[in-house]
This record gives sequence, structure tokens and C-alpha cells, in this order.
Amino acid sequence: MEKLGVEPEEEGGREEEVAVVRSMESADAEAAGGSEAVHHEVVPTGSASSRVIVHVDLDCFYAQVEMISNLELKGKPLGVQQKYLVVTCNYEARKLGVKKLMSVRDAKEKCPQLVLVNGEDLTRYREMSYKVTELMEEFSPVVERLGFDENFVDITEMVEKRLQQLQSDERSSVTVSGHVYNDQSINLHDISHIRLLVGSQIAAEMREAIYNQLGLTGCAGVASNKLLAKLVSGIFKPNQQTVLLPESCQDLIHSLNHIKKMPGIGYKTTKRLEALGINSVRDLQTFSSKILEKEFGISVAQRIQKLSFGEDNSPVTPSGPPQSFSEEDSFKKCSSEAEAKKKIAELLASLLNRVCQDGRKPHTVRLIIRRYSSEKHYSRESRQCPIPSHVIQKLGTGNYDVMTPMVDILMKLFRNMVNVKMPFHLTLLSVCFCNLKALNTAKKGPIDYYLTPSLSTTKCSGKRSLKMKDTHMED
DNA sequence: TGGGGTTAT
DNA sequence: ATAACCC
Repeated sequence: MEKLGVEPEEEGGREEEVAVVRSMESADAEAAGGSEAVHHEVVPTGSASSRVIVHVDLDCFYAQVEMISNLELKGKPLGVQQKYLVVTCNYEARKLGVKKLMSVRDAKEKCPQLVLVNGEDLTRYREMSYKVTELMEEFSPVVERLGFDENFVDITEMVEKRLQQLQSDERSSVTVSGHVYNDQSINLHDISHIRLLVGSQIAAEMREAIYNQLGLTGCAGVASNKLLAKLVSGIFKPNQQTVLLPESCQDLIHSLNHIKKMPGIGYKTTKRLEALGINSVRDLQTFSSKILEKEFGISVAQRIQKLSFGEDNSPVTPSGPPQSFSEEDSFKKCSSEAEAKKKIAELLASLLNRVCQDGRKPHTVRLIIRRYSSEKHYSRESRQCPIPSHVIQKLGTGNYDVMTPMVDILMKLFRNMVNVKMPFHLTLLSVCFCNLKALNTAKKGPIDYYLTPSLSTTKCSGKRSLKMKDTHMED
């Protein structure tokens, strides 16, 4: 496999030719370190290291999955409910005033005909989500997931290969697929335009494949980095795509009316920026780098200020299989140990099925709680510990009582966090398996043969689901 | 605000 | 273990 044309090194944010004049280059050079001078070979065109990134964003994903499961739902206003929230809804419902994360009460009030389905069990969404990611990986293996319904793909190499197939006279007849942001005119003499147009064609093929093979519609954005691809994918909304040409980059980022709309700048950072009087993207662009660094540290400061210029050198990092599996449940009140134990056992049973199907083995378990607090302070606490090796071996081997020892471990973690002799009030419990390892990580050697668990044992493979009525199972 | 995920410190 | 970010 060839290397990607993406090096994680900082190059003073030169990867895009955002024409904005900045006096930050010197600061970047300093950050690169004095002793190891950065005398890279000079790239002649300045665009040789430019990437082509596509961001694919499925339309109201959970609602689409539900409509595929139950065709009766198509055409009706549909909301997907988790607890008392409508977490997402289809476009019929949106036309009638339903919004994402609206309470069920408000949604029903706005739209009495709204059909609701429960979406607390994410299993089918997760499965469909990975089918989409796997489909995208067929185009290029470099696919990064963002949540269940978004994927970034670095298609730089694919674009280069297609360009090499074209004769020079064919290059000037390349056309765009979908929208061009700002209706900017295309310059077929500009190689960066040509590359992005080819990218738009690949994006169209991806959306076609997702629709033909999985029945799902979505949007796509094509641009020179992840930030821009993501921002531009949302411009034309359902089931359309948009490409961003470099000359319109500043227009795109300034179309965000507030820095909180900038991906990568979250709730906390927004509050701190507002305290500094920074509200717009331009405020952040022109704010003193030194003061920003004092407030946020050099790492965050430089990253977010680059974002404000539309610069994002972060690579598309292949997600691969998940790093963790978790199941959670929220509720009004849990105030006894027995009640907690029962809920924990339920979460665990579902997790064991998932872990079993994955094939890898978790080496760490974590228990997470949320305590009731009248005011906001949305805060969680957790305790984790290694999973004993004899329990790990039993995971996925088909079977037998892994529930009991795991529940015991989790209840120890529980009592470590919650003083059960005192009154308590929890509103959430979550169990997480992480530190997943391929099989067992024993070193190769003569001894290894004896340490390798029997592979002849029937594993919980394929779609078979374990029944976990009690804390006890037969093989 | 749900029921998930990730990375950095 | 927590805190920040993403959906």
C-alpha cells in the first residue's frame, strides 16, 4: 500500500492557500523547535501537498433506518424517541415544526400526527452505520467515523489516479457533480479545481453506492481538509452535495455567525472565548495569539485559531474497529444497591453479546454513574479496573458464567464510588468495555502454544445471540 | 437533553 | 479519572 500524501507534521499551516495574511508564521516556526530547523524542500507549486477530502453525512439517520425497517412509516411524519426526547425525525416531521432534541411534549404539541418509535436500542443503527463505513472503505481504506452517521474519506490518491488516466485534453472537459459552493465559477486551467471536481464525482459515486446498496440517502461535502469538507457538506440539505473551491473558503467560514458553530470549538471553549469578547469567526482570527495562548495553552490556542482561518491539518485517521463498547441507561431515580445491581446486570448482558460478536477481548471494565443534582453540572464519575484473565478467557468462548464474576466486579466499582450506607440518587448507569485486544497478546515463543486458548471451542460467532435470562448460561 | 463515541491531559 | 470534543 502506498503512503498517504498526508504528513502529520506542521508546515506553518501552508497546506491550503487561504489568501489571508497572517503574522503567525513566526509563532509556528518557534513552536516547531529551535534546534531542529525546518528546512524542508520547497514545494514548487504550493499545492503539491493539497488533499481532497469528502465528508459524508447521512440524512436523519435513525429515522431512515426506522423507515427501512417498517415501510409503513414512509411518508408519515416520524420521530425517534429516547426517553422523553425526540432525538431525530424525518423531513416530513421537520416540515411540521419538529426539531432534533425536542421534548416529546413539545413535538406532539407542534405536530399531533407525529408517529414515534423508540430508539433507545442502538443495535440496528450501529449495524447499519458500520455497513456504511465499510462501503466507503471500498473506495479508499482511509475512512474516519464521526458518530454513527458521518464519515470522512481521504480521496487524494483516488483523485490522482483518475487524473493520470485522463489525457490532457480530457482534463479540460471534467465536470462537477452536485453544487459548487457560492456558485463560484470553475477554472479548468486550475489544477486544484480539477482535482476537487474529480472529488465531487467520487463523492457522487459514494452516495449512489450507499443508496443502491443500503437504501440510505445523505449529503456530501468535498474540500481540501476535514473542517471545510464538513462545513460545506451541510450547505444543501437533504440528499445533495457541495464542493468548495479554494477561493470561497473565507466566505464559507464567515458564513458561520458564531464561533460555537465551528466544529472543534465546543461548549466550554465557546464560553471562555465569549468571556474574552470573541464571538465571531473574524473576532477569533484577529485576536492576539499570545493572549489566546495564555488563556488556553499553546496547543488549543493554535488549533482553534487555525480553525478560524479554515485551516485544519488533522489527518483523516482510519477508525477501524471500535476502541470501546458501552451501554447506558438513564432514569429519574435509582437509590438502592439492589436496583443498581439489576440495571448493571442488564447493561452487562447486552454488552457481552456485543463483545462476543466482535471477537476481540476487552481487558478493562468501567462503571460510570451520574448523580442527581438539581442544577445543571452535567458531570459523570467513573471507576475502572482490569478484567481478571480467567474471566477474559471465558468471554466469547460460548458461554458459561461470566455474568456472575463480572457483576461482582462491577458492584465493587459501584461501592467504591457510592457510599451505599448513605442515601444516594443516581440518574444514569453505564458499563463500558475497553482496552480491546485482538486475541491474547502473549509473546510468540515455545511456551505460547500452551498459553493459547483452545480455538476449537465453539465461539459465539455470526449473528447468534446469547440468551441471558439469569446470570447463568448453558453452552 | 439521549445513547452513544473519541482523544488529550 | 476526568475533561474536552463529536454525533
